[in-house]
Amino acid sequence: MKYNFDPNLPIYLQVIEEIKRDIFNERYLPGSKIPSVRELALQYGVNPNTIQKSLTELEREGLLRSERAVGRYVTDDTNSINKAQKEVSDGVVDNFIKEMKALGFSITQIVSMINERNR
Amino acid sequence: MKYNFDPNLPIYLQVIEEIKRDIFNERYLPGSKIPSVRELALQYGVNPNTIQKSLTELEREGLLRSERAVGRYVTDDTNSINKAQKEVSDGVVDNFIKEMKALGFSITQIVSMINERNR
Amino acid sequence: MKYNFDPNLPIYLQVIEEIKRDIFNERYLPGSKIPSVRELALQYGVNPNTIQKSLTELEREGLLRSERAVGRYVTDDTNSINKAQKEVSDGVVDNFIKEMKALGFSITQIVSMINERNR
Amino acid sequence: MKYNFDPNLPIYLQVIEEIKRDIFNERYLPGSKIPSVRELALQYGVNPNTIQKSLTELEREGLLRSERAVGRYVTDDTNSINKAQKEVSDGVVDNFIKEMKALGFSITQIVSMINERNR
DNA sequence: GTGGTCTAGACCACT
DNA sequence: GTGGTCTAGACCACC
Repeated sequence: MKYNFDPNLPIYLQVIEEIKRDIFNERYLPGSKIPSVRELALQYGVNPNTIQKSLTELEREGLLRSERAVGRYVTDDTNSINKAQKEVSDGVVDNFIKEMKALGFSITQIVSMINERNR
Repeated sequence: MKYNFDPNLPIYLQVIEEIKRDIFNERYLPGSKIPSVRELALQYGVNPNTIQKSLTELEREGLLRSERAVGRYVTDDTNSINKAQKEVSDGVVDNFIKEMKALGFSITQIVSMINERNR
Repeated sequence: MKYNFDPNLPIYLQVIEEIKRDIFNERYLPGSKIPSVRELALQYGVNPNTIQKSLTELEREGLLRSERAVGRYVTDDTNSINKAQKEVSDGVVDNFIKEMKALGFSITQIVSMINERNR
Repeated sequence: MKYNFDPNLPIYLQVIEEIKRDIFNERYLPGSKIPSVRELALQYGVNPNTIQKSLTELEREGLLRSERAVGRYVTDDTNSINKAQKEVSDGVVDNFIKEMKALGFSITQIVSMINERNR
């Protein structure tokens, strides 16, 4: 899996989204330890400082918790994970609908386009 | 109508999308004249050069046509308009589905979320 | 026959070239009368002033001669016509060879390209 | 090497042609780095924005590729280079033949004129 | 240092 | 007044 970052958006934000997806998708399980800053930096091909910034933000949002000199862990509060997931997906859906309406499509048309894509 | 541009994306790209929407939505009708570079610059609160760049791109995409010292017109080839609209909306839908799947949602879940939003 | 003028070049110069071609091609015969300024203006879809400017220049070059209140005539000095034709065509050829050499082609290649075009 | 631009044609177009020639002539080799926007601006005695415009166009034509904060490179796809060269030279040849025919010359005459020039 | 974007302001030819 | 071109100068993120 390669990481091609959109050069128009700050990389640290894109890393945040990536890690959130990993948590929501349970590639990182609740309560489990995530890779070190150095490892993540290698994985993403990004400066460790950038990873640092992303993780700090995720901590602030309550999805991660760090233990000094030990490592970083995904929160075991599945409730806040779900809440965060809902928040993100709601934002994505809202934004999508807004965009499609701006392009002149109705909800019905949008749904049928999505179903078509599924075939 | 105010235009709050996303500071993370080039303004000229956002103007392009805005004008495309205006064409797809038939706020600018096929074959009709669009406002001058200077007017659009005022409307969007942006430098005329920036508008120029956007319009040049739209011209290259075949959605606009310019007549020297006269003005710019929306193409009257509704076929290209529809094609362009399809291209844009397909991109938006694809991207949306990719994002939602990355967040762990199935097509069925996505559709139901959209329908909920409709109420 | 339509006249699509290159918007990047002064129209009067393009009219000059057009009329020169008509003379060299003997569509306007040596010593014959050419259409009036008004007629030419209609033919070319151009302002009479523009035609005026072109004809004055052609007079200066000795290809035309004007008789007050009568009309304009092609010179009957076929010698100067031939000389002018040679001058123009030499310029065209020189320019062409210069361009092609700048593109990395040898004379031999150029000649073969022209012969190919002839088939 | 001085650059005297034809005042009748946009500078950015002339720069495009100039750089194309440099690519076709292998003064800029496939895959190699070309001078920076600022350097080229100095070379040509032109504003960096003008160079930017030219390079953007060349990028869109697939002859150049740009890497953010690194530099611009000639494509290493020699195929596209050859295709572009053919396109340009075909245009030049076509135009030349059209002009010469308009001046009353046959292909045979044209070829002999070119061969004369070679001596 | 690099490419990329943007502003401000100017001039041109054409209508 | 219109589109088009150009300059000068600035700022940004990335390396």
